[in-house]
Amino acid sequence: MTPAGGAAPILARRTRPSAVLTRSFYDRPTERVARELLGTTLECTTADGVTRGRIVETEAYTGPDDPACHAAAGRTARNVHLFGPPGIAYVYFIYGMYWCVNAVTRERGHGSAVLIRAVSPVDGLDLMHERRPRAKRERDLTNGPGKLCLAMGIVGAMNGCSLRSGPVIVRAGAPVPDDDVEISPRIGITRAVEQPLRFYVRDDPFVSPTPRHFRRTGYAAAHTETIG
DNA sequence: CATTTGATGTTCT
DNA sequence: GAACATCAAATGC
Repeated sequence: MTPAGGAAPILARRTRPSAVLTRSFYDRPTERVARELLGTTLECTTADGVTRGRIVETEAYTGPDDPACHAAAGRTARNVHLFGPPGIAYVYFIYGMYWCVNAVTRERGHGSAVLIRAVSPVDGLDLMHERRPRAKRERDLTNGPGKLCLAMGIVGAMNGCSLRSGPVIVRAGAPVPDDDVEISPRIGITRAVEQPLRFYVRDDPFVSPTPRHFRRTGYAAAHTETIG
């Protein structure tokens, strides 16, 4: 017996794993996967419950030839799962305090991934507020890579786990049309600072603060060859 | 809203 | 020792 207003509404939101994780994942450019992850649902299950959010901001870290990618330093104890098979989580600890979560792309051994930088909360809002008691505004819950991991309970123990089977799962969502996607340089890095590898949903309040000097580029405008 | 600064600790040089 | 894919608080608009 499920009481009205119980777990049923949460379960009803579950969908299949995102097709982004099941299509030709091995040789697709990481920046393309980053763009396609916009609109999908990030889910995390812990002993405290389930949280879900719509991915609204990502960054591509393309591999050993990308100076800003952790793979550029070669394989280390910290980044082993970055070199794992596509479709697993690469979770790392940064600035002594925060976790960040990536979706690994490309073939095993390549070392590329998509950083999830922001989500728009969908389920488990009460739990997110409990975990982030200092968030004053709603958007402060999840408008950054460290914040969303705190709100959703994503931690280093989840490093290397499959994004199809959990505890962190990427599920299908309504695709974001090209006209609603913008591109900018990546945030908070000191190498390869000009590369247009950050993707986000235009005007979404949960996108992390964007420096004014990051000139925004429409995804559709940047791919005019597809328009003709 | 923009800018500045301190916190915190692991990783790598 | 320095760097680090960050955040929150404090300050000045």
